[in-house]
Amino acid sequence: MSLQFHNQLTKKVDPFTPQVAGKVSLYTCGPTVYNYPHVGNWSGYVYWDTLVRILQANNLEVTRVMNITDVGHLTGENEGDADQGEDKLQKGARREGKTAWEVAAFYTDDFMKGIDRLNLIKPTHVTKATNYIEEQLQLIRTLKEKGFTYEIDDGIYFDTAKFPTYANFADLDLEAQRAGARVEYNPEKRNHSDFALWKFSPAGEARDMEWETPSDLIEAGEERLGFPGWHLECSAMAMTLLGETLDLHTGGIDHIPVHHTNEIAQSEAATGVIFANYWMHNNHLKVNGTKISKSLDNGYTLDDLEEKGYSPLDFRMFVLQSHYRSEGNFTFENLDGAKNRLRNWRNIAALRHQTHDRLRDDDEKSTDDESVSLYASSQALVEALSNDLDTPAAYAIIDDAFSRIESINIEDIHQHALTTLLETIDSVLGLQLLETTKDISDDVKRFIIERERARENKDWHAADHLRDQIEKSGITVRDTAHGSIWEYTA
RNA sequence: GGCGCGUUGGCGGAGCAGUUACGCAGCGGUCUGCAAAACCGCGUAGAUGGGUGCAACUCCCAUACGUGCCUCCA
Repeated sequence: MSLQFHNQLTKKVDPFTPQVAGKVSLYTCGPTVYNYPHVGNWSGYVYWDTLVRILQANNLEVTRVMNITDVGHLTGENEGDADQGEDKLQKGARREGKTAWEVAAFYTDDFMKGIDRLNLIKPTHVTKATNYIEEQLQLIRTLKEKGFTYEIDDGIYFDTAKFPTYANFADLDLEAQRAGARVEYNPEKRNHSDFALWKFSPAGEARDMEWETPSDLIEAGEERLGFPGWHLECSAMAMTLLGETLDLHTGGIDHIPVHHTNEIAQSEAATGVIFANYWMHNNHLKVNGTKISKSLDNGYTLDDLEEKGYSPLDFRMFVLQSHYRSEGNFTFENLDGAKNRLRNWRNIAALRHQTHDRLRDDDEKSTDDESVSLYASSQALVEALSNDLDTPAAYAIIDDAFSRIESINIEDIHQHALTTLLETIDSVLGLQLLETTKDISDDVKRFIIERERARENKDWHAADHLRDQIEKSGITVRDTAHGSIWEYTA
């Protein structure tokens, strides 16, 4: 089996080869911690978690860094957006009557809880931008020494004209952009696409987060407080922890033209080597067919979903139903479909509890057709995901395997093959099929056996009474030609 | 205003130039103590108009609608 991924550098699906055999360095752009993440934010993290899982399933040791943007960045100086001209964290702090530090700490904590709720594997390093200010300043220093920077009134900027391949990553038409721009840009900037590496604190504005600008970075005689530009932190933290060249860098599709383009420019200008060999981007999730935006109030959070009766795993099931590069659409009707599909999968997973004395565990039977095909499904699942994270194909493989299990006699299911398949699904898709399908209590099992006995005696009254008892435990029994099977009641 | 992208059955969602994707929901039948499940079957999918091809949902062009970026954004 071989891994291949769509790479923004080449704009096509390429075979994936890490720099060092058996190891992968991975950087994922993390959240700005000024608010609760919404379903669109989380969908990206679900995809990248699945990426980590499939890398690991291919026996690769993954070292992953995810940043926490816990420092405010001034957004553009222009009109058109209510958030314009104000630092999100400072704004959040004012809204909540706290300091920016407290706001960042609160939402960082919430984000980390969300990672657990969605069963996302914790990155090797979760790094806060404010813990890497020195590294960011050092990167500016390197860029200044190499002549890529200039200072204007409000900050230190990167001169994109000095990085000739700037437009390549996103296929930018810089001339057209400038000509078609609807908003004015800072006229002091040398080029429209130049971006701030370091911003000076505006005079008279009280900020919770600011640092002294080292004197060697600014013109002689100045003394200015400032804070890092947004793009800088990712480059500084990625290279500090993973080295100058990463294997893989992931993020949202919106990052291609600005954030990632700028990361590449500043990193490669500083080091002279390629910053990341593969770049993967998740498409955005819409809600009810439109963009998620504050004004529409459609950015549902995990709490919103739980209040409506959907678990984070229902949502995870929903996300992976569509390919990471296609645009998803979130509606509660769609979430219902995913929830039902997951419920059905769990009922298959529960079969392993009710078959152990009847299952074909003996070696001589482990090579029969059904068990072999289940082992093949485990293999096919990993191969589908290795092919550019093809989660829809993976789901189809699982459905196919499960419908075969449903259609054969329970005695003919090979327990080890089924358990192996479930373990594989859990390890690569993180759906916790095993964990969420615990065995039932001995009491309920006894009721089921008594009920089977009553049925043999055609004592339908007793049988129906026992079924009521069983249903009180959230279990439904159904009778097949080969005995009773229990399921979790929907 | 400039530059992109998308449009598949009730709802999601894939692949593919010619044989069932898959799921959720629905309908009919078989089976069955009841119930449920399972199994079998059903519903004239491919925005619209052209073009290329022996053949197009699949390639090309146009139109409509939707949507995104150009400003912070997963």
